[in-house]
Formats: sequence, structure tokens, C-alpha cells
Amino acid sequence: MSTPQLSEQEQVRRQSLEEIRKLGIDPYPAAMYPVNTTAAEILAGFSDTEDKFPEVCLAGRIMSRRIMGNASFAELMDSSGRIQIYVRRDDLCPGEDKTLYNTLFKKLLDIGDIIGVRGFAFRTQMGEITVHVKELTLLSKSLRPLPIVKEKDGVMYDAVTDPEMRYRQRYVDLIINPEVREVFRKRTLVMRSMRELFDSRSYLEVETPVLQAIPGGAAARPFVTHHNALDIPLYLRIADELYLKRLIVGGYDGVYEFAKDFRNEGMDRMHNPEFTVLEIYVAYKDYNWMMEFTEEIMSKVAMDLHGTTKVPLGDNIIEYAGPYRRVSMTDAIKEYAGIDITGMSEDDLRHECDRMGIGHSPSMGAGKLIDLIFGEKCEHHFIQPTFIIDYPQETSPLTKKHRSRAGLTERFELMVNGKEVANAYSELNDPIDQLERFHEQMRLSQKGDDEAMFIDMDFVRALEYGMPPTSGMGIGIDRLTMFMTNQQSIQDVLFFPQMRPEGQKPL
RNA sequence: CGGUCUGUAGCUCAGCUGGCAGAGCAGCUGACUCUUAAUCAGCGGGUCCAGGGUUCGAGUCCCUGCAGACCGACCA
Repeated sequence: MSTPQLSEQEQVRRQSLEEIRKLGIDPYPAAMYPVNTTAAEILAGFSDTEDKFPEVCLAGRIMSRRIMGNASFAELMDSSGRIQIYVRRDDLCPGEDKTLYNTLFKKLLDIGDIIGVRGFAFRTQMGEITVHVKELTLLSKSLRPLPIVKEKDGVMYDAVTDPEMRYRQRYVDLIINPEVREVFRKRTLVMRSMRELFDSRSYLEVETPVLQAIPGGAAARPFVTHHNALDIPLYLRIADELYLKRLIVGGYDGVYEFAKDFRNEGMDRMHNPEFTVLEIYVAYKDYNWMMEFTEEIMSKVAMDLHGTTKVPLGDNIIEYAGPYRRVSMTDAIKEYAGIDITGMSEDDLRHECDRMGIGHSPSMGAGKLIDLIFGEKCEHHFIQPTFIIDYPQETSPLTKKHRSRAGLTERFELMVNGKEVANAYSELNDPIDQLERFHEQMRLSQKGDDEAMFIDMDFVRALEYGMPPTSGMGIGIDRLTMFMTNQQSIQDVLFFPQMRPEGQKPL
């Protein structure tokens, strides 16, 4: 292992560590610390007329220090926020020995160290609620200087904005940027809000395989790995759809899973190789029911996060209260591309793409071309939540044929801010039709479509035993979180977004 | 994969037509018992992303590479 050159400040901190040990103080004590409150609790509950916090014990990280001879102020940050502490020499060291204040607190502690304090809350002459410290315990010595961010009147000074630092060292980002912690708290709330709704209906949260011998349920390039004992290739799942439907066959009326899916494709502001999808399947429902349920989910999530269904996103306010507009794929293309694709052949569609300057390849069939026109000309217009319904059969191999419109399927996607956030079907449960659709995918694959679906014969076998009419939906949790927290990049809603490994740079 | 931009102290950044490497915060020493971007006096701290080239001389100009951001392409 190479020994990277330590900076001056790192060397000083290591020396301090040794001196702390020489004082007989353990810089990394094992014993639990008896925290009995938080910064936020004190700030919220403090009263000038009654002594509500005569004995507090809290712990956190030193974020700033103002040392003035024999008394000092510092800011302590715990998971709830920051509070000022007041440390006076003669309170910390009532006896003759002033080492704890003069040496430990003033010299050997640094910004970033984690300490515990015991004392009482009071209000300073300047009006700030503060903890007067009677007893101080070092809980963890920090050896690496933290980026210093100062703030006055809401203005941040020297804020760390370098995305590389923020994403590679997310722990630092979380320490110094409280609004980042809030985004991730909201991400958890999004999932909790959905769980509450599903559980209230007695739908069952389940787990299905991440390692799959046949990567099914979506059209995407998978990651491949190898299982040594079985000596077979295994794929990281691109979707959990086919397993969840097997469970509907097995007799559950409603199942859902928050799944990490993996796709070996491009990375950009909207895509990360691993991402989270909620999939839910409910027996005896169709896609019309699912649209109403989706409206209920979205407005509940918005309410739980913001207390309103109106959520700001970029320059817009998104209204998540239903009902949402429903536009068929055909009408959307009529409206924004100005053409009627009804009854058009593959050649006609290819011709229209050429006319509109949309690039396409020979391996694309009619359905893919329609998808392309929609993506190019229509998608970005749908800012407010809108259901795009009735997709072509060719690109929807797991979807039931439309009950009344030939060549189309009972499928919808929910568009928000010009992007897809949900995708749902009346699930195809006719095993003979399903097998035929898989074969159609095979033909597309042979034509050069490298993300056409694999045939999963066990899934067909399951359908042969009989699956009730079912509606299913997937929601992109990362994207939904972006929209609900007004973030413009998927990297801002993933704790640890995928990045190129760090090179030879010394850490 | 292509275009544009960026990389200098722990952090945020300056450094002009090439001429001794800079500031604020942070750190260190000292003063200060109600400060809050604390203040005051003093002091240290650099592989200027890496490698090569041009030049008497390169942080600065040129080439290659590495890493990142943005925009496209591919891709849900």
C-alpha cells in the first residue's frame, strides 16, 4: 500500500490524536453515549419563561468554533440540525485542573470531531438558543479536514458545488449540505407513502430474484455474470414483471416489489445503470382501474411530502390531483406531429420519419417507428400528468390486446414533465397469444433488434395454468423522486450514483 | 462515441500579451469569560491533474492522456 503524502492539516490532526491518547482520553470510546434529545427538539421546545431543558445530553459534529479565551461558542450538528453550544472553562473544569478546556477543547479538538455534551439550554444575550455545556466527551476524532461552508443571512460562503466531490464523497456532501439530506429523506418518504397505501389494501410486498437465467419483462440490454457452481450465465434483472405475475398465478390478489433493476445502457441526467422501480400487480383489474389507482398514488405521495398536490418542478407547478388527461398514442401523434398513423404500413411510417427528419434503422418495425415519432415530436409536450394510452402491439409483447381497437394494446404510460414515470398494462394472460408474441420478439431479434425480449417458457407454462385478468404497473422511483423534490439529475436522488472508478489519484 | 468548458493550498477561487505562486475561509502561535462569516496580532501551508513539446524561461502556448460538467448521439 502506498503512503500518500499527508497535508499539513492532516498531520496536525494525527498529532492531536496522539496527544489526546497521552492525556488518557480514548478518542474512539466504545461505550454508548446517553443522548436524550436533539438540536431540533431543543430549538422547537425552548421557552423563556420556564426551564424546559435543565438537563440535556446530545451528541454531534463540531461545525464551527469561536474561541474567546476562557469561554467559547461552537456549533454542534446532529441528525436533526445545528445548535450553538457555550463552553466555559470554569464550568467544564470546576477544579484546579483546566486541561480539559485549555488543552483538549481549545487545542486538540477540531471542526469535524464528534462530541457529546451534557448541560442546560438557555438564551444568549444575542438571543440565540444555546446549550451551556457542563460536561464534554470526545466521541470520535476526525482526521481529515472538512470543507468549511459558512452562512450568514441565508447566503452560503464557499459552498462545495463540485459534482465530483459531491457524488464520490457523498458522506461529505451530506455533512455540509443539509438540503441534500432533505432530498434523500423525501426519497424514503416517497416509498413509505406508497407502501402505506398498498399495505392498507392488503397487497403483499414480496422479493423476487435479482439473478435471472432469462432476463425478462422489459426490452433492454442486461448485465451478464457467471455462476460458478452451475456453470451458467446469469443476468441481473432488467425488470421483475414476469416473477410478480407468476405470484399472481400462485394465488395472491395483489403483490408489489420495490426492485433494483439493472440495464447495461447509457448514463445521463435521467439514467443510471442501476435504478429502482416499483412494480405492482393486482388481480381482476384492468388498465382503466390502474389509471385511477395511479392518480390516487401520485396525489397521496405529493400530499405526504408537501401537504398539497401542487408541486413545483423547474418553471412549472405540477398538479398531481386527478383525474389526469387521457390521450391515445394515435391522437398524441395527430396533435403534435400532424399525421394520422391509423392504418399506416411500416413503409409509410418510415417515409414519415424521413420527412420529419427523424433518424431510424432498418431493424425497426412499425411499432418501434411509432414509438420514435412519439418520443421525438410529442413526449416533451406533456408537462402536467397525462396518461398516454393504447400502444402498438409490437412494442408491448406482455400486454393484452385492446378490447376494441385492432393492432393496439391496453397499455398506458404516465407522462410528467415530458418524461415517462409509469408504465402499466392490462396484463396479457392468454398463454397461446403470449407464446406467439415471444416468437414475434424472436423474429425482431433476428432482424437485428438487440433488445427484443427473450422467450421465457416457464412463464408461458405458468400462464397455461391460468392467470386471472390482472393489471400491473411500474413506477420509476428515481424519476418520481426527482419530480417530487425538484432535482434535475438522477445523480441527485441516488446516494451513490455510478461513476467511473477513481484513477491513480491519491486519496 | 462527437462538440464545448473545467482541473492551482484542506475548501471557494484569482493569477492579464509567457518573467519570483496569490486572496478569503480553514490550520498553527499568542490575546480575549455572551460570540455567531467572532475580532485583533503574527506564522506556516503548493506534484499549478499527468506525461511530452516549444522557449533563455511555461500555472500560462502546443500535443497526448486522465478525471469531471454541460450539450448532442446511442439508449427507456
